[in-house]
Amino acid sequence: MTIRTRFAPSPTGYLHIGGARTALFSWLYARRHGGTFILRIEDTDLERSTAESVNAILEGMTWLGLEYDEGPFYQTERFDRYKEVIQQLLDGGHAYHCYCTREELDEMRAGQMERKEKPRYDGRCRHRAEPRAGVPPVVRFKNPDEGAVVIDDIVRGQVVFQNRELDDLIIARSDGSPTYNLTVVVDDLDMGITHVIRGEDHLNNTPRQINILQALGAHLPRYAHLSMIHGADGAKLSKRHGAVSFMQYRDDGFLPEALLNYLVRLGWSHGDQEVFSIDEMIELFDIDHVSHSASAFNPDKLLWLNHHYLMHADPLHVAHHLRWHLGQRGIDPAQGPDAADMVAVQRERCKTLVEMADASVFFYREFAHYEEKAAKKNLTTETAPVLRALAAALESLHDWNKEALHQAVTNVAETLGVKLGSVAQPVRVAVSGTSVSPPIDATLELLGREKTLARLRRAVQHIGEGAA
RNA sequence: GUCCCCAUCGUCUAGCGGUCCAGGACUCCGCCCUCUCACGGCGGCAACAGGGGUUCGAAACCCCUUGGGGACGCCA
Repeated sequence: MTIRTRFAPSPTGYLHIGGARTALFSWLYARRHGGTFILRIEDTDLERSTAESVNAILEGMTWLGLEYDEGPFYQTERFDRYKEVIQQLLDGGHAYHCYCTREELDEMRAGQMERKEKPRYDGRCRHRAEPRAGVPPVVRFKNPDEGAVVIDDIVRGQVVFQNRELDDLIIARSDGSPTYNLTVVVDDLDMGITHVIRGEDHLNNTPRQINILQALGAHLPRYAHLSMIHGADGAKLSKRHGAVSFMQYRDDGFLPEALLNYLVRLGWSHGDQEVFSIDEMIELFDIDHVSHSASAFNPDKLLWLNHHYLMHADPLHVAHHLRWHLGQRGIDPAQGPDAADMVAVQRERCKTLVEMADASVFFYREFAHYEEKAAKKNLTTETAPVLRALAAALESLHDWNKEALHQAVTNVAETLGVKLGSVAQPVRVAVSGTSVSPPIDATLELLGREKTLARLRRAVQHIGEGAA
């Protein structure tokens, strides 16, 4: 049997952490078993579904690299099929028209709540065959009243629901449109889904869906309900916890592989291993080791992983992303050091591409001001001779490379009888405008002779002006 | 309120009856390295929710309590 999994988001919001993890696990499960991964957009709620959300989901999936083999399928394009199944259930006596008004239902619920009962439809229209004037009916599924539904969940084990806890859910609205529990069942059936991997919030829907599936005489898929992901504060993950759209992570300077690695470890483990390449995830992923308990989102660990990938990924690959961020700052990456070289010198001190881009701006563009504190300490009448001496040495430097530059800086320090830091730090401030940069030899090498000399002179002049 | 799920360091987790006075990772704190910031290296703080069982033996199995979470829509 070929495994077929699906990710079925509703486009009523953006792709968030929880959704992305569900998608990842479904994708991994399919990939792990040589199966098929399907994307289905559950847009039956016309009121709340938006094209923006659909785009955000598609864009997020692409950015993460979770490619789907089939789809995207849109439920709004399958209404004819749902109507057909609803009629089939009606004909088979598994569903009936309900003429209850919203007011009636509200009243019933209020009474049940008051009696501390579970709010549920009491099935009063099961036997009320005659239509009521002016009340367009909904269609309800006739849920069995006896017995129990036993779910053999792959992550949770056996979960039992008594049928008497369930009620006759609406499968078609009064305007004839199908509802969630019906469309899911029909689609999972028609699309041949073998494994339904989804959030735990759907566990309660599962017995209802199984009952409909059984009324249809269908073969049941396997279910795997993943625990929820909470925000760093332990509360429910919501739009208030930042990252409104998953694409925010791209904008914030994260690499997709870091997100994927973080996500896979949220609720799944393989011994003590923390770092997984995509190939390793696919090779090692198994539902046996999926956690039963909810987990909290930990931004610090994501940052650590992102830094790890910045450090260890192919600089050419990271450079591709860095260029995008430099572009966001109005910089043409072609007008300056090669981005891959920049990655090589910057990556150990940057946790995000945003930090890296910010720290790299001075290589491409003249800075307007010296950082006040740094200039006050390092650009002084005492350091001016140091800067002049280095400028002189560099003007005649034959080979503009790291080794020669290091030697030149060391020589100046020795000649003047000062420590290396007494040369490097003023030079750093002179060329970068700040007190932080890659090692001075690497900085000067990448900056180039022209910019280096110009900035050393500019700094000397700056000191002169301050003294005068 | 009713039903369902869950429960190991602050967080992510290892653990599938003895090798656990509980291991790894993030964070935090020391020390070393050092031209800045970092990287790196070494070390440290920190947990089996509580109570009953089962067993020669329980973090692991069972029950209860407590505490979290989810569901209870003509939303998905």
